[in-house]
Amino acid sequence: MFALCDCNNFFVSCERVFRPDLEGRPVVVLSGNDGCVVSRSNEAKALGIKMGTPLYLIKQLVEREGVVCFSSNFSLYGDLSDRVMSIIRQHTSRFEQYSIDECFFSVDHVPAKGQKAYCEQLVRDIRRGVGIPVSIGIASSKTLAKVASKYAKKYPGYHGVCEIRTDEQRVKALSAFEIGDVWGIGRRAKAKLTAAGISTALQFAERSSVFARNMLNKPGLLTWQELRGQDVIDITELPMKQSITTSRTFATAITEQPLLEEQIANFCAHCARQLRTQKSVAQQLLVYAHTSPFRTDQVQHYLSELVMLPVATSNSQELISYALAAFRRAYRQGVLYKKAGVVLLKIIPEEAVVPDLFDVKDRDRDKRLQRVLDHIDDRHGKRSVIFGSQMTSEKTVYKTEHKSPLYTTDLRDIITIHAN
DNA sequence: TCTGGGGTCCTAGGACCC
DNA sequence: TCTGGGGTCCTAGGACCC
Repeated sequence: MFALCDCNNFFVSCERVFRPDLEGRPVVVLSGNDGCVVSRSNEAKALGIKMGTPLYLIKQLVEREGVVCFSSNFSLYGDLSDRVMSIIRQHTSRFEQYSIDECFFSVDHVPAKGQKAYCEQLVRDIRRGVGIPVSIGIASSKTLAKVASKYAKKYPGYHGVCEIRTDEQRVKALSAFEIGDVWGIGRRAKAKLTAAGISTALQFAERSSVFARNMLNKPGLLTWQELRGQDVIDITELPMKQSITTSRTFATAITEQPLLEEQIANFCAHCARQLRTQKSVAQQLLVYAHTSPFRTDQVQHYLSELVMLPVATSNSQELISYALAAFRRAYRQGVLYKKAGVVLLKIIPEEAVVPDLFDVKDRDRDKRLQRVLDHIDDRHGKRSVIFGSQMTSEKTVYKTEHKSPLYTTDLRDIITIHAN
């Protein structure tokens, strides 16, 4: 049997840990530049605020109802996520973290009859130890465990844990479950199934495997099997990321080349640091930038340059220089660039690098320098040392007006909180 | 005026091989 | 007039996830 643990309204719950006065009030967390709603408290959901809604569209509602807004604070969410995960990891086996707020784990080391009580204790431990409310679903497949966790979240009577153990329970749960809410069924699949007269998970599960395959291909067939109780989806985490991206939307569009280059250099350095953390190197690099797709009144432009690196590398300085050279080839004067990003691709382990016979770089020396720079950043904080290309201006291009303090990770903030 | 960021997997089609 | 069959590899784009 699988258990799925899902943190309720995770980002909002993180903010509330340090602001208990916001319990019972409508709260939302916003995306970058305070653009869209990405997490909502139950009270905010009850006001009809939808996931992904741009803030400017609900401004009046927010003011009228006193909705509390937060800019996203990922170092806080990441830290609290680590604490939740470590509690679960402590006394379970086959633990697989699926996202910042979700994990699967096996409960087979507990007798079947005691599994629900065991998970209820886990819910209480996490609430008391970290302050985050969670819901747990138990079932024989991951997709069914997700269904169960949604019931656990929806009905307080479950005390945070719901199990789908018998076939009667499965049929009952799926008959009241909307097909579009099933894990793996997105917008397109939902539209197709609706057109075929299917509106609940049970209706889909009771069609033939051929129907599922023809309608939704391989992923759809897997979901169909999972809804029937078979465990066929493997989500074991990849040992290494296969691609690493850093991208940002700017508060207002940028046209100046130097300012854009500064952003590209920073994206590059950020990607490269992650690459080194997982002890890997990239063989390809992609730089892109484009105009706002929402401004249909403006001429759209999308630039992207793919660079094949002669020798696979994770060196910030080297990656920055290739990225900037590529960007300069593609940059067009006068274009209103609203978003830009860097992607590292074809990632392989450090040991697998094939040296170039005609390489002129002293890679050993570069590596030692990079190690020293990383060490300084670790000791003294991010961006303690940066390359000149990362800071050619003092301009701010992002907007975060509602950011909470770094309660758990920044010493200055921690001191301030204790002083208050 | 104002609309996020970071991933994975699958498939179809083209290039290429014998 | 008639022009095969089978395989691999790569890539771009779509769909999905949180």
